[in-house]
Amino acid sequence: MATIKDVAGAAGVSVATVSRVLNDNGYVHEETRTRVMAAMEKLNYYPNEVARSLYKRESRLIGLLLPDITNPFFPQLARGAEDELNREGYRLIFGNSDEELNKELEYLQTFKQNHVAGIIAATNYPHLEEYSGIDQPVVFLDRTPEGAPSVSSDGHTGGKLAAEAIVHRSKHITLLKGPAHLPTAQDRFHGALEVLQQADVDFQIIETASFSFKDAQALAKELFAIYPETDGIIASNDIQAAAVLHEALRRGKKVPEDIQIIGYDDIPQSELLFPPLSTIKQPAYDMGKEAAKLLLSIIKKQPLAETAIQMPVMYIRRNTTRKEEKDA
Amino acid sequence: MATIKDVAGAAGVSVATVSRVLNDNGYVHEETRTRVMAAMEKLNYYPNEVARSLYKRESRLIGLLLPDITNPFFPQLARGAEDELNREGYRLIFGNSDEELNKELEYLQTFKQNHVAGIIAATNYPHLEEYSGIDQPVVFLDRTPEGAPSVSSDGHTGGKLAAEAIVHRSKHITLLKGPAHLPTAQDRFHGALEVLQQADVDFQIIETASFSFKDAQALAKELFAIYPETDGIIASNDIQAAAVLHEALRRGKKVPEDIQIIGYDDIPQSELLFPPLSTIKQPAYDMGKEAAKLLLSIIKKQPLAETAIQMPVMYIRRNTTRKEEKDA
DNA sequence: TTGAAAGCGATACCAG
DNA sequence: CTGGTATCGCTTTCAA
Repeated sequence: MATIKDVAGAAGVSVATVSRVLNDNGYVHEETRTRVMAAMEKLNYYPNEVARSLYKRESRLIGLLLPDITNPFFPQLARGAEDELNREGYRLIFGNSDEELNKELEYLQTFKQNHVAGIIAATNYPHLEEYSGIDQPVVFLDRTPEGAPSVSSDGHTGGKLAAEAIVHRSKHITLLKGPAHLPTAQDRFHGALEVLQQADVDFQIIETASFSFKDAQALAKELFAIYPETDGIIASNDIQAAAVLHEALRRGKKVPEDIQIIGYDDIPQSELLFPPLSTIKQPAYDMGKEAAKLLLSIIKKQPLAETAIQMPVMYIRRNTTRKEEKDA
Repeated sequence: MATIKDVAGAAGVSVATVSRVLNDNGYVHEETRTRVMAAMEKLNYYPNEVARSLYKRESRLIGLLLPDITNPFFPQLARGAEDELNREGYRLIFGNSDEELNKELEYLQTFKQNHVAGIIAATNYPHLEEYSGIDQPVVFLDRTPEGAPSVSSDGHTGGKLAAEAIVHRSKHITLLKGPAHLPTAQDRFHGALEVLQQADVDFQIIETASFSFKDAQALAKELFAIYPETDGIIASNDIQAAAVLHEALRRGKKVPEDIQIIGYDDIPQSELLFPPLSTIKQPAYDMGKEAAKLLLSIIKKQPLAETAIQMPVMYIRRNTTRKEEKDA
């Protein structure tokens, strides 16, 4: 692998000059420039990023920490971030935490040791001192610790929208309360709860331990066993909604005639369920993108208008909810 | 950020000694070791990976190139690779190519410039000279160029299994031929074709341009319009199968009574369709894992038993295929 | 058992 | 406009 020295030798100039043409700064005579370029071409030279990063004490890498890329909500966040970051020549060091503290800490450590230019983290532990005592800028995704730069979506409104979507046409509503340790899930929950409490409906709450399909399946069976009269279900994410939908159909219920179901997230697969799932859309791709933009401006030390970005959510009516009649 | 020099200073030794305790090699007196360790502790020191990589001309990073993490098949590959690699302390630089040559080349370039220890690539262009003229070891995933280390699954057998799963109980089979430029899709196709040709059934082939849900939706509509008598469909992946299933149900067909459908891949969402999708499982997570293992042994220059690993596929019977009667 | 010093491959300052 | 050189933080001889 050719180094800057080789190029310098081949072009009959000093490494300083090569560096100048490489970075296009400082003066360099047109003729020597072409000579250097020719040498680079001939030697098939490309600069060693590692050496560069060492000198600059900063790499062109960004750390991206996600709970689990296997959960369909996250790939979109990742793509949004990646696409935006690439435009500025940054690349991703990527890691899944599985929401385990020690994995998260290990990745943070990796990010620091590799002197990433910045970090985007979807974490349950934004208040870790490991985050505050960090040299690199951090943008939190899907979590909004006071004062820190973050991108999230409006879970409270989302929860309300979900409840409103079915509250007028269901009599016995079941509200699935997502994992207690996830603030985002709790925002949705409280939003929905607010609407249900103000409406004149019978409703019950079921606690759910996780977002996984396995757990959701068990939960769905339990749900119908305990509350057979349920005719409206507000799930805390789409996977859960799919499991419930599944179980409802298996029991011969008609959806949305007998029972309405609304999910949350709008993962790509929701459209592909049958019937297509009505849900609350979080703009995942755009959230990733915004997080990247925000991080980029912090890296470039640009003045920021807002540092806690909240993205809007949207009710996507598909076929697991009935068309709402004009409100009385 | 403390450097090795600071530690050396604090411990009253040379950087060489610190380096020795850091890497646990060479002789170092027990007492000085503890002194050094104490200093590291006190200064909250951690080694700079960038400097290390520069000297060693190799980082602890592995390049992972995937077509699109947004496609549910790939996150599992990624996780399999990540989990295995982490066990040895390697991390991932991750990139999506979107099957675009120039994006792929850019990522390859990034991998080289960052002196990754190795590369795992799910690519359509394994024969690029950029791959052969590369210093780092490369393992191809989901593609098997002659002679190069690779991990894939047995698409031909998979295709046969798919066809066999429905051939005896459907009379008018539609075989969806996946994207022509994807060898894996073509393997499946030919496997299935072989079975159909040998069986006494009426069948037709439909070309499909992509694996995307959008395209698959259009294709599904077309399919039923052109071949309304179809009672068995072999899709070239699960997304496609889902779209077809969707359309079948929309048209009031009963699945699997009126029409059998079989997918390919066994993405996590397949189980969550209604009815749950019968499909051919590719062990994606394990494929990622095997690719990582293979790469690791190449990096460590261990002798390899086999360099082109082929993983088995499996028929997963769920509810879009009918139980097969004992063959006559 | 330890330290001094020469790299690793770039960047940037200072002279000329 | 160009070159020499210190520097980034670490690893690894080579001597002592």
